[in-house]
Amino acid sequence: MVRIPPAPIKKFEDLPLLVKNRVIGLLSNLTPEIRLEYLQNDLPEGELLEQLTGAWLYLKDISTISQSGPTCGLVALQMAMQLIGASLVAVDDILDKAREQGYTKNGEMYSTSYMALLANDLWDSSVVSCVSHFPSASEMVSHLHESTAILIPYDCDRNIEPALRKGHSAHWGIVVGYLLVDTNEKGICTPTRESISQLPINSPNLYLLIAQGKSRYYGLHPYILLEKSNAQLYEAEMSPRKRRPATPTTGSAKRAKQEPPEESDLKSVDPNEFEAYLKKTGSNKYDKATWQRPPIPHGVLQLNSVAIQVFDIETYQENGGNDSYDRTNVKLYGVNRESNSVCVIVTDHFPHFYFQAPNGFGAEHLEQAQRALNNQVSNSARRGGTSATMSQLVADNLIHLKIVEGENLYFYRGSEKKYPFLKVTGTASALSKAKNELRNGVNLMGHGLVNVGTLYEANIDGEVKFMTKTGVVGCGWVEVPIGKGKIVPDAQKLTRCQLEIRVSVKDLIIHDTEGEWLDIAPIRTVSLDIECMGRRGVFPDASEDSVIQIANMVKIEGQSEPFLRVCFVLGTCAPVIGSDIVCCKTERELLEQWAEFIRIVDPDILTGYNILNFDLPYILDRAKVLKLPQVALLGRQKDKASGVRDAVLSSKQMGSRVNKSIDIHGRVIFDVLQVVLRDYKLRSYTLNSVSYHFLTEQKEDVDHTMIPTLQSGDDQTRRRLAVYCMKDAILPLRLLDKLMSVINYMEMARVTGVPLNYLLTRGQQIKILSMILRKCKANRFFVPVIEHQGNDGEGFEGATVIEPHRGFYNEPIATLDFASLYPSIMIAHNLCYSTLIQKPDPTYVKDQDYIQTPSGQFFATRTRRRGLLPEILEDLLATRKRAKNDLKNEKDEFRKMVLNGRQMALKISANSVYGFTGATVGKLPCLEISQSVTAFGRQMIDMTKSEVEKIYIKGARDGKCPINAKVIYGDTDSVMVKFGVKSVKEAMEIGLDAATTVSKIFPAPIKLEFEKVYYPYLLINKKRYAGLYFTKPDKHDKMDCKGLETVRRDNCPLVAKVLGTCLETLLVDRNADAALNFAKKVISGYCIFKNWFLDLLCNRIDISMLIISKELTKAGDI
DNA sequence: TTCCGGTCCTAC
DNA sequence: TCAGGTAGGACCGGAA
Ligand SMILES: Nc1ccn([C@H]2C[C@H](O)[C@@H](COP(=O)(O)OP(=O)(O)OP(=O)(O)O)O2)c(=O)n1
Repeated sequence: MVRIPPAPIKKFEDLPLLVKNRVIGLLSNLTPEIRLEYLQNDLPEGELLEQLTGAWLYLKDISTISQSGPTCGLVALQMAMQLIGASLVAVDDILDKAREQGYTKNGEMYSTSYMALLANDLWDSSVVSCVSHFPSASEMVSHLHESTAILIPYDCDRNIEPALRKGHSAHWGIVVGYLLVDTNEKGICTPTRESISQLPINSPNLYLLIAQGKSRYYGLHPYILLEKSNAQLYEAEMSPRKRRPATPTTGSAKRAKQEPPEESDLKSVDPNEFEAYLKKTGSNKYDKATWQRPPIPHGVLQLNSVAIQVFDIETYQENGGNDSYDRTNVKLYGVNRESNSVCVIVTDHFPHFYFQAPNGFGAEHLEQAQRALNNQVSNSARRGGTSATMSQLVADNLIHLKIVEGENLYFYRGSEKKYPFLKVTGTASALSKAKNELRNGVNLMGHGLVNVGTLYEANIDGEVKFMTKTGVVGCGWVEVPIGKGKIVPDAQKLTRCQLEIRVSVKDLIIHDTEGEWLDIAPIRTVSLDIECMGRRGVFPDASEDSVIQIANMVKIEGQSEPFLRVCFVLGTCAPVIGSDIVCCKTERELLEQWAEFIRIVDPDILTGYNILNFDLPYILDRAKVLKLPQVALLGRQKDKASGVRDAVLSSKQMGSRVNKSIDIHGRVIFDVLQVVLRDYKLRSYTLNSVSYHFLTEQKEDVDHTMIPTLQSGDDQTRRRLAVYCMKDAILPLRLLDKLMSVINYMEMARVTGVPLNYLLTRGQQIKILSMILRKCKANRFFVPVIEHQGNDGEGFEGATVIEPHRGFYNEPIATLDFASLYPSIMIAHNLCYSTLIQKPDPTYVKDQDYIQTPSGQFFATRTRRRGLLPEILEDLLATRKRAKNDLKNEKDEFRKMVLNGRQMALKISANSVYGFTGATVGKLPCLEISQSVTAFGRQMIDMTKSEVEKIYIKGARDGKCPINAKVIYGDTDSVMVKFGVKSVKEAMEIGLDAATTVSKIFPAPIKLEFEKVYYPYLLINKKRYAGLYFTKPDKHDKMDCKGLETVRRDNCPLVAKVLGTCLETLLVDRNADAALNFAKKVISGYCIFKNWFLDLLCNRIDISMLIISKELTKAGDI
């Protein structure tokens, strides 16, 4: 039984010391008189409100300080938070404005800015629940329902001198109580006794009112509707137009009598009561038909072809039965334009690998070779111990050999001549045996064992192999034309897809991703969140703690809101408008019903927050504990249960990360946490802080300890829990939408060719490899299996960082920067595996046919042979160019951020082509290439520096250069130049000139670009600097900090904040003394930071500003 | 006290 | 089986 907290009956002085101190602390930058008055003098309005509500806080006559209104509001919010146990933060808009206008004025922080910053930081992890904005009070009132708190404009300035009031029409204030708003003749809303009594709802839960009006700085704020933390927020949000029907008063009376359930009762539901409840309330009246996908159109493959966008790919062994051999088929799971789920089974794809034909091998040896290999393979199969007959073994392990022409990808051999290779085809198991046999030697030509040396493409994933050979790309479209393929009747289907088609690879049309095939199919995404019983202080353990709720949101890609909300609840649960609530008698029923729901809804993408490592494994573990095999049948493959494995992905880019790996065949697990972890560097990755960061919306967290209480309460408390649970299920959808993750990932999948799920479960290598394999296929190259050379000593030399001339530059510093340096080097110099020359031999390469790189390697020029890597890079750079163009045309700041992430991801993929060649633990290491790239890079930055310093000497360029230009710093591909000019405009002109001039000494497409001007520029050390960033002459875009504590996440926020403020003072105000003083003051405690700093330490209110967190990558001894 | 290697995170 | 690269600063703790 949950006790709804009563409206607090407290005067300020009766508040807990903590609250009092905090409020005093927060107010301490107001003048002492004001503070005194505020604390001591009751005002008529205050009395009125006190009578009504108990506690009140009225801030009078504080207009003498700037931004007093919002300041009061924040204080009020802070108090509100304490009083109602809720966390309310309404600072975002103030904060935004503060950011817009700058935090400081004459070196001093605006009180508002300070308050907003402070509040933001202190409450970073708190709950914000700003539900809706309303243009008018009356409209807002029409949306009120129980447990709603309101922000209304409340004129707090009426008693102050008109002169003082000038510019301040109202301030924020707070009333703890419930009130109705009224609009007076001046259009100012004031709560009155009458209006209060007329409040159209009768709710004991409504007890917060915060007033806010016009401020001369921030204009008129809209009414903001807030809810306290245990309010039924979700409903208001889901269906703002609908009023909740009045709850019968008998309910609460009955509930009050009910005894709190015993601990042992927590998990079980009384079956009789449950049935009675269902009967009485008519619950569980949802319609499963609404969960289904749309029906398949008539005339499939007769009237219409079937085109699907492919989301998941899987190879599998199909037992051919007695009369046939096993085969490897490929399932392409996808969705057509009608939103049907379709599985296209490609039945005649055979995995294969190659080896170079031994010397003298000809077509006449094929039969002997094939026989010898097949013998050895089936012998080895028999040694493996099996009950199968010999003939069956032979059939199952049939190997086929074929002579094909091609060339090892590595090295240029002087011509385009192709060499004979043997292509080995067979089932996956036969192939792996064949690989072993070939390594040991096979009597291929009838005169003894032949060792064939390197195998080619023998270590490539079946899925990637299929895709690269056929040209299918991740998230690309394939089509089965009319009259081709065979529809599998329902009874014989292997999958739960609506449509299953078996087709030969030669009948499958693979569309290039262009035109109409750029579209995105109407895919279904289910976002889910579970709640578990849990015990105090113990993390839920699947072997003990039951799953009590599973909330699901179903959305179709492209639509903004979910069309289906289904929550599975253990026990009875009051209805939630707009949602299907499925009350379940037992946990078993809950889990099985949910699994069935997933099978009916048949989503293509499963999402949620940390579902990969928590929710899904928990459900599956729980199913195991309870012995519910049906629950594990979540995938589309009928006979395959979903299982959980531990998978560790370690890379230098992302460190070592232990993840679970769950196979839900045919569905992609698109965990938002994984997306955010990969794409954004944040200080905290909780759903709460991520939502706040991107959506300025927070999750409604139920205290974990509350969950069992809510669960073991009644249908109303479980309803409340369901509402929270659903909120947690919808936030991931919102995040995906806002961050455009699905779209961006699809683009990446299409460009690199890998399946969607690889982008979240694997690294950069597979993308590059996929692109290389595609180019190899087109150019008849074979990728050799490189034996992993156990740490072959040294790595290779990287880039140059020019020794910085440290100092503070109170003059414009121009920055020149090569566009995509390493990719352009590789393109310009045609660096590739296939152009690398081991040792130039005059018999096949003339001097003009190759170059020697600064690191001493030789590569054929493009006139002899175009490298594959340069082609890949051109594709990637072209895509990036489009992304950058979209970025340039975008106006919205948030979308800009997202698009920037997109172009950055493409840039990293392009740079990873170089990284791939340097990855010694990779599939295709080639340090010759990576070494040459960095060597060219080093040469180029040196040339750029000397060129700039040579050309732009005093008096050069028609006297535009006042002094000898000096390169004061540079890193890898950039130089920071001091031209000695006075204005940003001049620096830009010379910078632009230098960029075009210096570019000319480098071969295309290498291009030096003028990027920006820093003015002023503070150069602290290598990779550590700050400056005001100018891209247009008149105003700086931002303050740019590189490598400094402000951008590092391994120190506490206090350090970052103080340093940030110092730098701003230094760079924007150019006031070194003030910056220094500020720092000193912070340290000695004599500035506006003092109060909260002391407060922080003395009262231990919130130590979030002092928390240092770092990742632990190496597991030490515990 | 200085040096060095390990760790973390960042700039390219 | 999987895993893009190198350079480098700040900080810490232990050895010299
Ligand atoms: N994650 C990264 C970033 C950079 N580099 C290397 C390759 C880049 O070509 C070079 C320069 O890095 P920049 O950050 O300046 O990026 P680019 O020059 O590639 O792109 P652009 O300057 O066009 O944004 O450093 C890299 O290997 N990996």
